[in-house]
Amino acid sequence: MGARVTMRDVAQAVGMSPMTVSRALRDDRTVNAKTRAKVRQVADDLGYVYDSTAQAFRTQKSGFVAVTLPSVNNANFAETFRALTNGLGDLGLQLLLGSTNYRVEREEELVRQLLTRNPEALVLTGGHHTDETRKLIQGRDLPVIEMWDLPVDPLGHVVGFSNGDAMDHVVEHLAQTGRRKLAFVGASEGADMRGAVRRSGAIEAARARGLPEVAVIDAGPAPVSMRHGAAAIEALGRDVAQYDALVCVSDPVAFGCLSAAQRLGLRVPDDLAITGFGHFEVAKISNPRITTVDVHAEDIGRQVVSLLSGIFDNEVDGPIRTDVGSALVLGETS
Amino acid sequence: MGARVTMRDVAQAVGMSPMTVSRALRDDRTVNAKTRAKVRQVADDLGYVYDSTAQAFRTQKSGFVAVTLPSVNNANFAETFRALTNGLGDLGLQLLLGSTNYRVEREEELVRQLLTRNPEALVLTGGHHTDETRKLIQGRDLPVIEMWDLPVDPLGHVVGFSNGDAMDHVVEHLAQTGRRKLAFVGASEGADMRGAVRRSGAIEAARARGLPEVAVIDAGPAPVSMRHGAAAIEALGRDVAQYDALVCVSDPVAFGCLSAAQRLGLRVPDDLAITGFGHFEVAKISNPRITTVDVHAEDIGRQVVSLLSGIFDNEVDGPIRTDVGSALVLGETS
DNA sequence: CGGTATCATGTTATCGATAACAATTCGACG
DNA sequence: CGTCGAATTGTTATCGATAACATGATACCG
Repeated sequence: MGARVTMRDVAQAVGMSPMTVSRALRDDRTVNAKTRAKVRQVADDLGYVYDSTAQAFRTQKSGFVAVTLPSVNNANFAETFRALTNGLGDLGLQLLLGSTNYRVEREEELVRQLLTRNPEALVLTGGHHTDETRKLIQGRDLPVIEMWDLPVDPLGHVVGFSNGDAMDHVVEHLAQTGRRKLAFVGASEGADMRGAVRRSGAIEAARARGLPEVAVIDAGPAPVSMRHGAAAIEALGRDVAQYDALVCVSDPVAFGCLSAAQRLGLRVPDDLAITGFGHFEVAKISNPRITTVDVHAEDIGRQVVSLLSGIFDNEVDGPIRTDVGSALVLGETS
Repeated sequence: MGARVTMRDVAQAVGMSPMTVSRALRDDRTVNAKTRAKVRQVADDLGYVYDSTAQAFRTQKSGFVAVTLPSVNNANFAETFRALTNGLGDLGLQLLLGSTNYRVEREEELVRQLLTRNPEALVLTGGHHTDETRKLIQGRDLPVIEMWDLPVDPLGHVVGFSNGDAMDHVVEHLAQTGRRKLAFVGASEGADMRGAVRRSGAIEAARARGLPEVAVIDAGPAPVSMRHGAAAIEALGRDVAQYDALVCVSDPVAFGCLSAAQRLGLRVPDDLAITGFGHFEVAKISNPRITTVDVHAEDIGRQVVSLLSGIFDNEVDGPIRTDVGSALVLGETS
């Protein structure tokens, strides 16, 4: 019950040095096969549990990859996360996750904390950070990847897509199908950067095509989801009919809008088009299916893993910039 | 660019011993306030970053709480996770997350790995584990909490609810509203334990009330989601009309069923009742709203945190068993 | 002014695994 | 039987922070 079992104890039990035990447990072939087996056996019998902390300390390699996400309560980010976990597991690395709750100040705090764990790489979501965060990272010899965005002034490597371009595809499609009076449904100003970029992307895209100015429907502070979309449309009531199309910041918001519009007796897409963002499962299953943009969330995770793999194998020179692109997925709401 | 900055370096720069630096950075009041400030200043100037690995090694306290979840790609678990992250952050603890992908063998592997990080507590989802997992945990002086379930033979503390009872509420409600021919929609046999318990819970509940035997509609291997529910109903086609009510293993599955049923031209709830499980957002927003069971996912997380807090403050004696209960939430699909 | 309580800082040893280097054993072969 | 190279095992020092103990400085008392 008392002291924990260490390699020293195992060594004593087998009658060898701790060094041999260390080697044996790591399957070092310089150790005699029979010895290896015996060490394994004894270690098991004694209930020995390897101490990664000591290893991390001695070798100065933590085996951690630190990742920040705005939230895991978002199927999109969760998909990226899953791809990361699975892929990194195969590389013998463990994920150290932190959620920023969509706030860069929280991200800063988180990065500060994560860095004390001596991660072997840092993966951040998005390209917007506080100056302090940038300072913390720069000058440090640590691979950094920004994902889910294509920042103008990246910290290191990048695996993402252009939110602006994606929005442009959406607006292009709406314009081509004869919609003119668009409204953007998203979070309030300032809070969420990704949302803000999508909003201005939609506004720009409409201007570029000579459409009337895009109205902005505020669904509340980030993160916004189904209920916020629904509430925003309920609050508008039948006034929403003044618009041709609702361009939503995400699929959950779009689904909320769709549901509220249907309850108001509006016909979608006849009276009102609705578009989402992110290619969430709900967009594929809802009735009607929601037109959306696939941002390849899982692929982003896979690409980050393969990039990291290259970095750890010293096969990467300068900063890499991977654009996974985005694709309009036509549904029945537009 | 070379060597990293350690406390020794800071100490040298301030002209004091590393011990004083250590104390100063931890805000030990035995250190003179002016000294403390100076140390802080110099540490900042040198870009010193605290090394949690060394601390964890020396003090034998990792600052980690290890958590296993079946998946984060599930709004329910994600909510629990968020509550855990936020709460543990306030306790100065960091979450070390692993996903089991709904498989106990994967859980075993994960637990083995997580234990090497010397966590201060272990939080497992569900009450079903391999024998090896139990062996790994028992005999070890480590607080263990099983959540999301009320196991018969718990490993330690428990914060959960009874899946069987919850299902009983659903069936009771359906029986009272005149439904007799029920079908359960969930994952294939064997894969997911929680789903299996819900299935047998529904079957038992129907038997107890003298209803005809519950049919089982297989939606594929776990995890099942919207698309699996939809596909299962599409495959059945209008044969689904032989049932009064679809009892679904989760809200996403229920939403998939609902959507498919509507596309088949069935009227819900007139022709067919549908119930979900978990009180996901989609159940509240869908059209019609889905009758479901609130399992208080966020509350589970909060309760786990408060339990851990008590454990670390040595205020907990024997194993604690907390039933957070579950509540039927009536929608418009039943 | 001597002595003691209080405050502030320093010294030493240590947590467990492993890199780097050293030493030993063993077999093969001339 | 001696020698040499390969195979196998051992020794020592170390990663960075900190608990436990020791010491020095300062204030305060009668």
